Amino acid sequence: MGLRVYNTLHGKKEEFVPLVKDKVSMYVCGPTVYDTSHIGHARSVVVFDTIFRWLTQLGYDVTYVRNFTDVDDKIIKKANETGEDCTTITEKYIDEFHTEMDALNVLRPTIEPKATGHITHIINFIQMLIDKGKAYHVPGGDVYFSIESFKDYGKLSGRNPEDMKAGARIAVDEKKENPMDFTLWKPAKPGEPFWESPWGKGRPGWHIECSAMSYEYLGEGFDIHGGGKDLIFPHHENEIAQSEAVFGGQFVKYWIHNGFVDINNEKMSKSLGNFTMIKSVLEKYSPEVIRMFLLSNHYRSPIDYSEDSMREVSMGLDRIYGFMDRVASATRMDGSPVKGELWDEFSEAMNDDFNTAKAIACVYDAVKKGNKLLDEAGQMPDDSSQNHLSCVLNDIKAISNVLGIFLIDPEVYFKNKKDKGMADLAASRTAVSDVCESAITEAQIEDLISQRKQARKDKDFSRADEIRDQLQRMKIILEDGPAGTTWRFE
RNA sequence: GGCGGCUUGGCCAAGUGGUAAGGCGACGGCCUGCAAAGCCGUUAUUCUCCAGUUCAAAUCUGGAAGCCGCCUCCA
Repeated sequence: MGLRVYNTLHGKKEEFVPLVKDKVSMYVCGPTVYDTSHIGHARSVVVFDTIFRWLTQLGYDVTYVRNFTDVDDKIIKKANETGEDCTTITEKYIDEFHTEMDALNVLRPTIEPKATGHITHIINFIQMLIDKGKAYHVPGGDVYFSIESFKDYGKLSGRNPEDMKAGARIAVDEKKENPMDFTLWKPAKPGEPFWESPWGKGRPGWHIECSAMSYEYLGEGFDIHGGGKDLIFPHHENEIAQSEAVFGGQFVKYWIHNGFVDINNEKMSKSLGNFTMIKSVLEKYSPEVIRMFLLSNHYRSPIDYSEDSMREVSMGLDRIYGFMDRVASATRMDGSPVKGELWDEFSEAMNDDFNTAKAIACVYDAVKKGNKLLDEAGQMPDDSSQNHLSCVLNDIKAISNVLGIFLIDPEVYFKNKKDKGMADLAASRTAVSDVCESAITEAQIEDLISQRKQARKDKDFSRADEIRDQLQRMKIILEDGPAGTTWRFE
């Protein structure tokens, strides 16, 4: 069964057949770089990164373009507020975006074009629209796209201009022939950044950059265009209008849109003051927990960010790493290159419209079965069990390269977790009255563990339990296994 | 007002007309000095409600209720 993709254009899942055999061209709308990125940006980026990885895994030669919108009213507003110039602002947020996305294991796209680097292409594109009678220039320097010149306007979002006119929520602009016409080029006010153009000094409107840059890198038509659901209208609708009005053919074959991240079941909004930034989430949770959280629901469904859901994901990740660790120490064999049952199930889930939620469930299922096998086999799994287990481990490693999680060596993963726990403990020391209990080193923990070991040997269980309780108050959990006692943070 | 989406066990959640994945939680058991971890078992005769199509529907059709998103910058 091949890849099937939900196409917003037709509202249903379709078999994925790229325009050019073995190649995929994909364009995703990136951020407007005027502020810190929030968890919703992270979702979109992680989702399309995973799609990019899966397409690559399927053997396609993928050209992945993700832009930065670095000329925009909001950037200019910020510049006026802070006194910095626009370039300083956009560069700062592009750097920040890269740092955060790198932390989340997001691969860099093939090309990351910036609007300001393509002003000539944008101007040429607008000129083509004017030449074809699809756009018009008005006194004052504005250039608008003419909705009425494009019969298919509304086909992506399923609305027609007549209905929208009746809605009357659009502020009427006297210069426009039709209130629904949108800006391609706008004149610069004094002090604003500008570029020379046939229509005077000005800057591009928002939608045109994507048409111009996707044409530049991917051609007149390409396979996949993605972004958040909110971009369907007007942004993507307008892109279709611009590109198809100029070239006549189909602009994009498959439109893919991701759902939102809610915060405690509420939409992120400025009025609610619940904008949750990636950097603050990264302070609390490991990058893999965040990434796994973002992939734990289907990409089109809304996903709710809350302490509870993050805790659940965190526990699940521990469980999977715990299993990987267990298998690594119980098997001697190098993983065979042969893909196993887990990989097949995983592939099927990914091929079904990138169903990462189901894909992760497949991993859990394999972990459960593998743990059972390990329990039954005891210390010495036989060859057949070892074979099976190393195959599962191998599949998980292959999956890790697609999902961008489970990438760390299990020992390092748990070591990191301990370090984080120790750091948190140290940080909370000042806030806790019981200074002695909080100020503990790893050596002291080890010492307490050996004291407890002796107490247990002496059958002094009340002393042993006392030690365990003491550590537990510091969120340190002891686990007695066949190879001795290990500890971890809760 | 226009357009679109969602409603599955205590909670989160997948579900492609063929008889309800997975996770968390809870309870019982194995293991343990007792725990923890891991494992096993139990936890939806039923998928918001009503009607219809079908041999067969959570899945298709029509209707109702509730929730949400977009239509203005928005991932």
